[in-house]
Amino acid sequence: MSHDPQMAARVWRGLRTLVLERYDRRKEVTAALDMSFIRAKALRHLAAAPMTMRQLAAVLATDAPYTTLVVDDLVRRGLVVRDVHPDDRRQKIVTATPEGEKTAEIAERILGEPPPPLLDLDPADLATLDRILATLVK
Amino acid sequence: MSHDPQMAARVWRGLRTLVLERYDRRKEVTAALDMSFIRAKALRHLAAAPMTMRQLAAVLATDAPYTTLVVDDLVRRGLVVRDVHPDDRRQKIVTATPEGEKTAEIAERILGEPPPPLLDLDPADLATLDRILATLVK
DNA sequence: TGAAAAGATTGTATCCGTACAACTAAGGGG
DNA sequence: CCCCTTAGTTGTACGGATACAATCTTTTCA
Repeated sequence: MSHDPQMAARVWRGLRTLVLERYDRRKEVTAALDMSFIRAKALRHLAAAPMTMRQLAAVLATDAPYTTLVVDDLVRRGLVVRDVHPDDRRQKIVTATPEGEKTAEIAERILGEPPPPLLDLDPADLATLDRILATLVK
Repeated sequence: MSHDPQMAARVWRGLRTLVLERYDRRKEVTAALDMSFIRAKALRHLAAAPMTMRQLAAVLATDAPYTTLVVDDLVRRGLVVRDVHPDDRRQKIVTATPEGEKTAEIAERILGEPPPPLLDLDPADLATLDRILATLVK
């Protein structure tokens, strides 16, 4: 069976509409945490796993100098701490504090809350979506 | 049958990963059009349908003054024109020029290109996705 | 007709983010 | 040991975006 390129395009458009237009919670997060979205993103990643500055810069897709500013701000807020890497004194390991973990969780809850139509979806369809998505994001 | 909230959350996370992390083409668009993403977004909407400044501001989720700057820039590039509304001389109708339509189409092609895993998807699953998405974005 | 409201523009201030240059400290290899 | 590389920081400059005040024209309506 061959593909219907129009169908693939329509599906992609639907996915983008859902995520980017209908249920984009960025502003909610910045309002709830009172920080820019990139700071919240940094905090979420750091809460998931401690990281060096270099790794964090890669995750944020920004350069090292700006990463320093972001982490400076998070440290000032008491949400993360910077420690020297035990095996390489050049590197700093950034770790979320308990307070930082709590804050990151607030962001996760806002961003991760499934939109109403997804919650109202027919359970069989939801399971199907789950299966298909597993292959798509694999 | 009752819902599995974990499944809904997992599906939502998958959707976000796909659209926001794996196949975000914003930078491609800004590079191809040599303009900020919000300008490209304005141009795409204007190419789809002429609009007043007020309507465009709403679409862009920005305020009227900044919308003026964005449209000024698009006019300067010859991609849109501003005309007085025939029924209300206070309003301006912004319309894409033929050149603007061509440029918008480039952006649409970049953003609308379905990601590889979607093109490689089993046709039956693609059709299922199409059906489910139609209910989700309805 | 005169006051109030709406649409758009101009101007200003500020923050966010990107990009670079320059520098310090530490590690690695000849 | 010296040179080169790497990690991180500091500083600067600039464009992008948000927010707000003020102004002008046009429309609406009492």
